[in-house]
Amino acid sequence: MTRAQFDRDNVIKKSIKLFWERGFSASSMQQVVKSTGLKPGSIYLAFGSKEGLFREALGAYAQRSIESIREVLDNEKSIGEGICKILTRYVEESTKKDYCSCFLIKTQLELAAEGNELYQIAAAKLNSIEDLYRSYLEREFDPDLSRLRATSIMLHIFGVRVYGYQQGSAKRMHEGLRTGLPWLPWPPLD
Amino acid sequence: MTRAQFDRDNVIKKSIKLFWERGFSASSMQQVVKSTGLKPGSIYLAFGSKEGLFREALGAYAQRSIESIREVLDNEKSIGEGICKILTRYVEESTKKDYCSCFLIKTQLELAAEGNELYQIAAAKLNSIEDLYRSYLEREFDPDLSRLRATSIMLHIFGVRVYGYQQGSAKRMHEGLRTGLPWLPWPPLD
DNA sequence: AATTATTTTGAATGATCATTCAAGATGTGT
DNA sequence: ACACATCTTGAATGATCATTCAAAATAATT
Repeated sequence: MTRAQFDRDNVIKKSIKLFWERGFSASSMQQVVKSTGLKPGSIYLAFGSKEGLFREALGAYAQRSIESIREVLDNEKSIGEGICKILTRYVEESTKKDYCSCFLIKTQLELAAEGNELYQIAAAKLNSIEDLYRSYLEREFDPDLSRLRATSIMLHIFGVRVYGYQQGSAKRMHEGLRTGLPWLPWPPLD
Repeated sequence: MTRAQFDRDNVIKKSIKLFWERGFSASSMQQVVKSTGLKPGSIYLAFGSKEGLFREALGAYAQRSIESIREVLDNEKSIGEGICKILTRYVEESTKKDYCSCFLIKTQLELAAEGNELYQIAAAKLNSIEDLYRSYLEREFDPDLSRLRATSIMLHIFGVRVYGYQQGSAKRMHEGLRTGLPWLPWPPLD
């Protein structure tokens, strides 16, 4: 180690924001240079390519997401209540002005056709999130039911991540989630 | 009218395929030229821009989708059975080798951040599809329940369109749909 | 047949793309 | 203080991008 390198965490944070918002193809390295403050040479020395930087950003996002799920599920009174909290949070996120769905989902949809490695990563991470829900559910339900319900949860999460773009959709989503996941301990809607 | 123009329908069909698979940003006009057989000048005279061509392709796709939904719902014995058939078809589509979700959803996710007009179109069309389901449901259920169930259906459609990328997901989706939409007259799973 | 209107052609344009690399700067080891 | 390893710089590179337009071709009209 020679000189204090650039703040890698911050660069990844900025890259997540850019790539998440605009996607892989529509984000230019020029924009990366601008938003991270790094010069092209530094980026390429550190990450190898645009794809390399994207991969690291995507990985960091996935880790952050998984940790955030664990954090909620570990601290709520029951798994069901934790899941309600997470889903409710996702609905609320969608009401924000700069809402942009889920980075993993967007990457999967954008890059699936090219059989891109980044698509494989996104798909694998989403799969591991389903596994996470399943393993938590197994603390309260039998394995078969847990697997089934984990799938149903994922269908609803994906649904919310897309439906969230519809204007004024929050209220309908809250109701729709209660309709499709009636076995969860939902707090009453006011 | 002077000379018989190029086959517009066929050009749109080819453009739908390209844009649907690869998205707006990752599709180049060079690829459009190659896949449609048209030269740049003809494309620009007829559609004005890449965005113009994309808009027409997206519109044609949306119309086709809506017609296909109507066709099923009009011919099945009940609305519920029609919806089951449509959802089952979406699951089966996802098992095809060149599966690429839904053109409207992909467009919405790709172009939302830029506030692009194409995003507005995609969002509006998806909204009109929900309205279509709601209006059909109102033939069999009261308005409030119809609205609620239309939302729940859309959540599941969006879910299926994303979840479909997961390997071996068809079976789980069939089960997950029955879990989340238990009020539909599902045929038994074998 | 001649004229006019429209469509097609495809090379050319300038912008922007991801990436490179020689030169300079900064830190560590001696 | 000197040498060495590493990092940063940013202009340059060649490829590819969307788009244009003058010229040629084709059809309708006179």
